[in-house]
Amino acid sequence: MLAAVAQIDYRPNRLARNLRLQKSETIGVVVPDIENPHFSEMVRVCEDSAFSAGYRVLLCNTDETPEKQRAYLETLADERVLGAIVTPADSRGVGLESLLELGIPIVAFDRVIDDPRADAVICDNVDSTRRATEHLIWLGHERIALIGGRPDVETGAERLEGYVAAMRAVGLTPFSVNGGFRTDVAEREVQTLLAMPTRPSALVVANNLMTIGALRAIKQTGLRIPLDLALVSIDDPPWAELIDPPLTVVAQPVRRMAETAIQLLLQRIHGRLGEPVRVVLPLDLRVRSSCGMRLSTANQRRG
Amino acid sequence: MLAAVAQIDYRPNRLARNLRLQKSETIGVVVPDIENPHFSEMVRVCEDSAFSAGYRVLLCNTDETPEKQRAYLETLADERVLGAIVTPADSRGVGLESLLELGIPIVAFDRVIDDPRADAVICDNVDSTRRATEHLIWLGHERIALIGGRPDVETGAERLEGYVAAMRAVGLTPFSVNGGFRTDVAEREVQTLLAMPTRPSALVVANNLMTIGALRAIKQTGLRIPLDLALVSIDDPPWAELIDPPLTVVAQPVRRMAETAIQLLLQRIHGRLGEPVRVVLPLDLRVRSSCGMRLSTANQRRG
DNA sequence: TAGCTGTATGAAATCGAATTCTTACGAATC
DNA sequence: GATTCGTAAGAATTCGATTTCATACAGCTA
Repeated sequence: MLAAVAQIDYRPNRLARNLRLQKSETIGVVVPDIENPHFSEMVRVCEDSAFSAGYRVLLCNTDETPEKQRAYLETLADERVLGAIVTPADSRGVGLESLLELGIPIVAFDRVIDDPRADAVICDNVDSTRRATEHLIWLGHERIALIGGRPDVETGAERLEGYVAAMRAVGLTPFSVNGGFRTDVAEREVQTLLAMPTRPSALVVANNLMTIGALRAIKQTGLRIPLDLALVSIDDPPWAELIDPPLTVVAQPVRRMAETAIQLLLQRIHGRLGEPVRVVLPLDLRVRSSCGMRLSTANQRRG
Repeated sequence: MLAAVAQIDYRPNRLARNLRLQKSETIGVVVPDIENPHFSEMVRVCEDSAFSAGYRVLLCNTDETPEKQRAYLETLADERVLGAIVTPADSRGVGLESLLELGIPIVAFDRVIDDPRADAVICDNVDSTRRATEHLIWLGHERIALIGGRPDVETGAERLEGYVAAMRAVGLTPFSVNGGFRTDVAEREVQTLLAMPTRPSALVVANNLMTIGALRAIKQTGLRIPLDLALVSIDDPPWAELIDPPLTVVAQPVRRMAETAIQLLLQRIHGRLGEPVRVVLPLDLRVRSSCGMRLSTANQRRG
């Protein structure tokens, strides 16, 4: 009998199976922007583990808009996915209920979700900009500006917070602009910033997309890094060490974060795991050359 | 009646619908590597159009392996997707039959498929390296090496062909290595290449991933671009103009290619369109600074 | 009013695998 | 030999939207 089945290479109809079981062996991956290397790496890792586990990946790109997020989350609920990994586009987590109500497990990535039922894998965003800023302060900089992300999403708010904390801690006045986590916006903001009479001597840029924008703007002004302007970027894309000078960055362990997230999800799907967990992974300051040497001792603030 | 439906916010069970209709409103996107900016941009465009059309995207990453490709294509067939856009990992298009037999439309992206039923959107790969090589020849280079892709896939073979053609056309001896379209392989190959007694004076690198590898290797040797070594890359990732010197590249119109592909697919799904089409889009040589000035007239080959 | 067309409403069949329910038969026990 | 237990094979039900089929009723004409 089984032999006969094998011979006529019978393929069970997955659509019928899905209906009967009220589930599809699919996991949803919801990200703001798949073109951002941060997320394409994350998606890559998820896809790999999902494939190994015999599942498929439904890719959901929210463009950072709550509407698209809601639409996608409802779709995932309709499709009865086994679970979802989501980087929420808004702080409230619009649309998450649709999944939660059906008992579909969710793992938050990068940004936490305001729901006790969801797991989360994040890194210490406050610490990221704090360390970047402290590094610049240690090098002797005082006019340090932050090119921040959207302050209405957690990552943006926390990175702002870390920067402000580091500045205040040594009595410096924080000055930040909102680059919206976008290349084009950051480019414009940095243009105006560098045109100011007392332009900053150092920039902390809150993600890799905005770093591209900042570098473009800097290139236009003719300022040299690190001679005229120091720069620290959050995120360590592949090209960060190839450009001249190689960028000093605070790297997030994206691969480990993604691996953790997908493993958590798979375990939840299989019913293991009890209380929801929140995993916080450590950041890594990688000093390369975009901040130059320590400024003269006269300007130094602390040793 | 409709009002009542609206009130109790009834959501039809999509799984039942799928079974009855023997289709799921999903399109498959099959790429070798979502981390490659070339493909993440492509996927982004597909996702966008699919979402607008009310469809979902099933992401399939083949890692350039025919086995994974076959597995994914069979999965797509099982899921009864409406259509698929695929960049085949092998020249034969392993697994494509599963979809074709079911009458599911396929659009080939980047590389053509050996089946008269599939549409294709490509650019002239032979021309890409030919133009890159001709540019270097025009600048006076003679020892030009190609860091090629996998010669067993179409893109790789054609880019090799274009390079060889350009070299032969002016009586130069082609010399190419196989970088496998991968960063790490290209890095190793370029390391050994530059350690050779008569190292090349110029490099044509067949995609952006290998360019990263090449740049790393070059950086290690301490050679300066373009003074000691000229470089032209196929592909124009966002960072190409940010590095120092900004890279001279032959850009593929990825966005337009992807838009064309997804529009073709959507039209096929809706039954419009007759004979399969093959769209070939033009390339764009973007001269920046990684090839330097024209060498002295003594070395020039033609004006 | 009988006969016809057309819409409308409700009942029934369909999609195909998974699951539950029946029935049957063999083995074991008394 | 009769009863019981266990397994097994087979039939029937389920999932829920879609589609088909059948019946019914209203409106119209002869």
